[in-house]
Amino acid sequence: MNTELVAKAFKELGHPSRLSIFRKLVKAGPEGLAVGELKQALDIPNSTLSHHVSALVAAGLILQKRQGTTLFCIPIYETLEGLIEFLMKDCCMGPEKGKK
Amino acid sequence: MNTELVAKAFKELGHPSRLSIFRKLVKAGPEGLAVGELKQALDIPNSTLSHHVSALVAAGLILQKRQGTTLFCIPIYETLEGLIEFLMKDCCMGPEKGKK
DNA sequence: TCTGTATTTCTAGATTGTTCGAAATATAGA
DNA sequence: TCTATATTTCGAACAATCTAGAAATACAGA
Repeated sequence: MNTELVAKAFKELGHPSRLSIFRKLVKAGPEGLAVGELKQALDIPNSTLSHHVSALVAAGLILQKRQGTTLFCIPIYETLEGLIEFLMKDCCMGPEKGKK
Repeated sequence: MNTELVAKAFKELGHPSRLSIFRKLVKAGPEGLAVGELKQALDIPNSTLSHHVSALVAAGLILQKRQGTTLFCIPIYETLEGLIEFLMKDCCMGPEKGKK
C-alpha cells in the first residue's frame, strides 16, 4: 500500500461514525453485517449511513454483497492488515518505545 | 485510546501531506526534524506546512520543541502505538487472515 | 537595537464533506 | 403485477478543510 492509498483509507476512518461502522464489521467477522443492522446499532438515518458505507467501499476498506433484499457489508481484512503494516513499517523503529 | 481520539488521529493522517510529514518524523527518530527540513523535503509553502503541522499537534501525533530559532517536530510514539493497538484489538480476529 | 533567519498567524477564496428528507431502485413473495 | 422491505441516489443547506500570500512574531548574533 502506497501513501496515497493509506491516506485515503485513514481519511475515511477519520470519522467517528465510519470508524464505528468499520470496527463493528471487523468484529462481526467475515460474514459482515447487513446495512440494516448497522443502522439499528448506530441509529443513523438511512441516507447518511449509506453515504458513509459507500465512502468505506471507495477506500477499499469494505465491500458489499447482496443476499436477497439485504445488502451485507463485509470488512476487507487485507486492507486492515495493510494499514497496520504501514504504521509499523518504518515506524516502530523508534528508540525504546513501548516503555511507558 | 477511545474511538473519538483514534478518529481524530486518523482524520489528520488521512491527508497525503500530513501522512508524509508524520512518516518522515517517525523515521527520523526521537529527535524529529525541524520545520524547515520538512519544508525542504516536501516542498510545501510555509503557511500550508505550518497548518498541517499544527493539525498533527492537535491530534496528539507530534509535539514541537524549540531550539534557538528553529522548531523541531517530534513524533509521539505512544500515539502511534495506540493507533496500531486499536486496529489490532478486536480487529485482527478475522478468520485465517494473513493468508495472501 | 538592528538584522536576518525561522516559523506562525491572518485572511480569504475555492473546494470538499456532512447531513438528511424525499424520491428512486432492487428484490422477493403473493 | 402489486406490495412490502431494504437500500441507494438526489438535492440542497450548512460547515469544515485546503491553500497560500502577506504580515506578524520569536530568537540569536553583531
